[in-house]
Amino acid sequence: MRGKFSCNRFPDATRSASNNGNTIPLFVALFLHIRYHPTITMTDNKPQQQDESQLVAARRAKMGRWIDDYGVYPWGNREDNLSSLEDARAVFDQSAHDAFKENSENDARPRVKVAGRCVQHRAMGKLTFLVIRDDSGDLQISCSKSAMPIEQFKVASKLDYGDIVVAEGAMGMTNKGEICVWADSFGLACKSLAPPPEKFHGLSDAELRYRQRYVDMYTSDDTIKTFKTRSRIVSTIRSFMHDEGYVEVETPMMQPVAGGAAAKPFETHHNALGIPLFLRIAPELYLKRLLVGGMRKVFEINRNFRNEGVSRKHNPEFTMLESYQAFGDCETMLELTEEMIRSAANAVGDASSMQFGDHVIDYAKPFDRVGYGEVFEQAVGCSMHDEAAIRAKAKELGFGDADSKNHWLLVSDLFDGYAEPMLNPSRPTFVTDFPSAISPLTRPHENEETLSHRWELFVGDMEIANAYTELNDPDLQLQRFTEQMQGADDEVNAFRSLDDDFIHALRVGMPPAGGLGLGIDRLVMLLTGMESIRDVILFPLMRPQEQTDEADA
RNA sequence: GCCCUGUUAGCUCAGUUGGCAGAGCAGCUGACUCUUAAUCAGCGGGUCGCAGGUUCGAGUCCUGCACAGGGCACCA
Repeated sequence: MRGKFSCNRFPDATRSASNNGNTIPLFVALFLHIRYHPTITMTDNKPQQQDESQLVAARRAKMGRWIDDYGVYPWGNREDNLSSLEDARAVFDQSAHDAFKENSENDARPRVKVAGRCVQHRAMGKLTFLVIRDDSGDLQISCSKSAMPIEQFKVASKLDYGDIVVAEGAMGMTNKGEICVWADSFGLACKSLAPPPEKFHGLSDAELRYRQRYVDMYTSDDTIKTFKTRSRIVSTIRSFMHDEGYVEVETPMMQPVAGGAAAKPFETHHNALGIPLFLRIAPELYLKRLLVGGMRKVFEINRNFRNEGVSRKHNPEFTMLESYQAFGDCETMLELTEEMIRSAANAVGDASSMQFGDHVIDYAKPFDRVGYGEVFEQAVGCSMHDEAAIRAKAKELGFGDADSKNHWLLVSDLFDGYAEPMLNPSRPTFVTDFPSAISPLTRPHENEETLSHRWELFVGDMEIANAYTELNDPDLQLQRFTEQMQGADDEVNAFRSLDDDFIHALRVGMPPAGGLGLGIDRLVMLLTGMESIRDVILFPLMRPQEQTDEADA
């Protein structure tokens, strides 16, 4: 099979016939040919092609020459039996290489066929070295003029950065000890017409990296690594949940009532039904209905949408794991969470020491635990139950609404502003026993109704997870929702309406349960050492760029 | 929404007190059979983010706008 792919001008007839039932007629070939020479065909036509960057024009011109002079088809074809660059490197055989060095008649070196994008290119007359890259790594391709057809060598020696190639040959080594493919067959698989970034620094402009992630991915090797790690984390969590007996489900992302959290939703509209819909801010109320229906353990890993600003820790769409276990409680979910994070950390590194910013975080040791009220008192200097002291403190700290705002909302503000930052970022910490007043979906303590069976997990200055013993008393739940709606200001309230059907479901009867929400993006940040959420989301939200050629009416 | 910083060649970046727009990489032409960000010789490449203003003169100073990064606010 060696040397099978190649320099054919166009795909052969059988191949294209199998694709679409047509062979490629001459006029199509001519059409393609014309398109390859915009600078020639449009010389006297000023428009777009003329001001196309010289670099793009140079690439088009080179492609045109290859087509004319060497019969190259610049868009490639199916290739079977390709090795990943990592696998190809692994089959290198030192003894076969040594034997070949001693006597070139004796060539037992393994052969490989590989493909990748050119990221380095060094042509030295009759010898050309280039480095190609795929998602498994880099590999040098060495091309000797004497080892392959002359047209193939000419393409190799004039190759542009960014071109995608297929090469076939023996896995060997250079005199300088670089493991490489000594190609005896070399072909273009896709011409890259866009000028690439600087080959040493790559794309360092953050905006370009996010807007043109496809360039960032092949330019900076950390990018693909990060997203492969993300994939491994998610699949580890998924199989962990499956092993624990949880059933994975998908619930609506478009909801008539956006419930389960207090965030502002995105609004959309269903044309045929003529109804407004909201993108979900949480799947919670649907997942709990499944417990009502009889599922004992469920989870969903998917997107939530919250109409808020962006920051290093926030993207308007983000991925959450939510899970519910019938006959569990918040303690059940705490144990589950700790074990799950530990196994995810171990799947991608050493759980006992994961670097995140300036911190080395140990997920192997039991996580810390501290009561909400306890942290609060340490940070603020008074009990969270002491309303007068809270109001005084809030006033002292310059809160404008210190007199009017609900006591527990003040407590929550003070906690977020002063207590949360006191938590040790390098210690995963469960903050337990949140105030009931700010936990409307949570069961209160039996003997202390101001506290609830709820915890949040903080790591690296971020809230990672949130769990409760679920409130399943329908009358109390209805009361909480009602209070919540009355308490909200007009802006927030505009999006809130009571989910009557959820209350009905609770009346049908939901078993006692523990529930958990875990931010996947933030967990991935922690486990990959990325301090911006945009670096763990493939296509983070960006404002569209202004149109340059604006035709205003 | 607010504050700070940034925006100069395809990319990475310099640009002095306001006085002719610079480098490296990439590109083009040539040399080179063991390179490693190859090297050497030569050549081309600019709406200095956009729009105004001050000035004899603006990449540089001022105002507004756009986008980005960081911070704040929002996010129970």
